[in-house]
Amino acid sequence: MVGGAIRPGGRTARVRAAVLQAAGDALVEHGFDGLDLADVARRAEVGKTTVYRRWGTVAGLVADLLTDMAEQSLPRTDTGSLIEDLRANARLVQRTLVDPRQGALFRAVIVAATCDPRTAEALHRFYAVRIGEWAPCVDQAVERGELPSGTDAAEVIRAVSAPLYYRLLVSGDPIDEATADRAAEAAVAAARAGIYRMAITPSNPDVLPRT
Amino acid sequence: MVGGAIRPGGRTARVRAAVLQAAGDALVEHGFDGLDLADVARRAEVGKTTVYRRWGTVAGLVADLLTDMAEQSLPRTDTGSLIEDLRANARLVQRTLVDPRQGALFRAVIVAATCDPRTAEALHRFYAVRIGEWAPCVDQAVERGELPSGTDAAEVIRAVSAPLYYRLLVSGDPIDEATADRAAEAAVAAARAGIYRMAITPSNPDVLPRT
DNA sequence: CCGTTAAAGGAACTGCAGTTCCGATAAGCT
DNA sequence: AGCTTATCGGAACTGCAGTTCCTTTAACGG
Repeated sequence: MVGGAIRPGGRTARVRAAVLQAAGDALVEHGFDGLDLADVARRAEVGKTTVYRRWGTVAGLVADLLTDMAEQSLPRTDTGSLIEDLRANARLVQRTLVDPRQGALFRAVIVAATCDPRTAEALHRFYAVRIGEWAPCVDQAVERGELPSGTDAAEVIRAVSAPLYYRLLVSGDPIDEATADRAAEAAVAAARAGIYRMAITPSNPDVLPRT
Repeated sequence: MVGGAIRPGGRTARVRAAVLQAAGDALVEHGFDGLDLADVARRAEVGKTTVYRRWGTVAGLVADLLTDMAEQSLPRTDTGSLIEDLRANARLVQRTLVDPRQGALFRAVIVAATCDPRTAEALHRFYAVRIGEWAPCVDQAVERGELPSGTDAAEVIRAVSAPLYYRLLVSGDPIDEATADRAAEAAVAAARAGIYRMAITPSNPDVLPRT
């Protein structure tokens, strides 16, 4: 028996790359709601049947685009100072959201996630990975004694990003560098005050009680 | 010459109310992307021509729904304690976002805003009003000496909501009461630390310099 | 009350996103 | 190189969201 195996080789990969590139371009230009798969196919110089067959819906295409974006995320900084690291993270997020192409892409991806469960799943994994990548700088700060023990590292990282995404999606206020710096400083101030300490559980016996 | 005036009376108002109610129901059931204006018309027992004529697009309808929602916002609490007030605010937002109907509505409205400039305008006004409504409790805390002078009240209120919306739209983490309380406590801790003090400007001569 | 006309309603029409069908191309194996 | 078949591509088709056109209803002014 010959064949029967999947074929990730040359053509298939080339088509996927071209389509994802074209999908990004189209998303930036028309937004999530104005996305036409036939238009994406035309840009990618690919048959529209192919796009419909492999990705099916706009949300499905965006979900794949997201897994592609996840693979090329930047490494975190490690300056040895909590505030420096968090400021670097905040400014990275700020620059990403303000960038015309990247910002539009993130908006589109977040919108797509609210319309399709599988895209939502991909989005949440994406952010779980990113948060997990930056969490160590908080843990190191705890070890250095800069923060109270038991501080929830992921929660601190989330606190840095939250004000920026809030402005992008909800309030519409400008997202400048000062906003980013304030977000980082606020997260440090709250963490120092012990706001992000986790509850004492059997699996975390080393956590000290709150004052 | 008789007539020529607009007619906001009986029928028109009744149609608007029925359509907005139906639009809310449909949004909760199918989400923003799955919204069909003909379906809304059927639910409202109104001709679909009417819906298309008066609102035109899904985004336009959502924008009108938003101005309707803005008129029935709850008044803020005033306990005389900053942390109490902010916790009340955070829990109000938390309950709203977790509520199946309200949560879905807010998600849909935010999504619609990313697709249409006029809806975005309406959304930003909506939040500007809400933030302005809660800002006084921060100003009062400044007057009582609980917070440094020059603290940006709106920024503190935004800081309370941001982590909740971040979870709703971006990370997908659960939004429980503990999250709400933490958001309020973090905002207070950062404000106490002077993170939200505004820059000194000619229009704000009373602001003290940062330490 | 009654006339005027703003606004609603019904039904047929249209354009285009999404589907179906089948022939063409090239990846992978021997 | 040659065979098999996964995958791609073109073109015609279909369903339905959104439009058009004209008729009917009921606010508002006198």
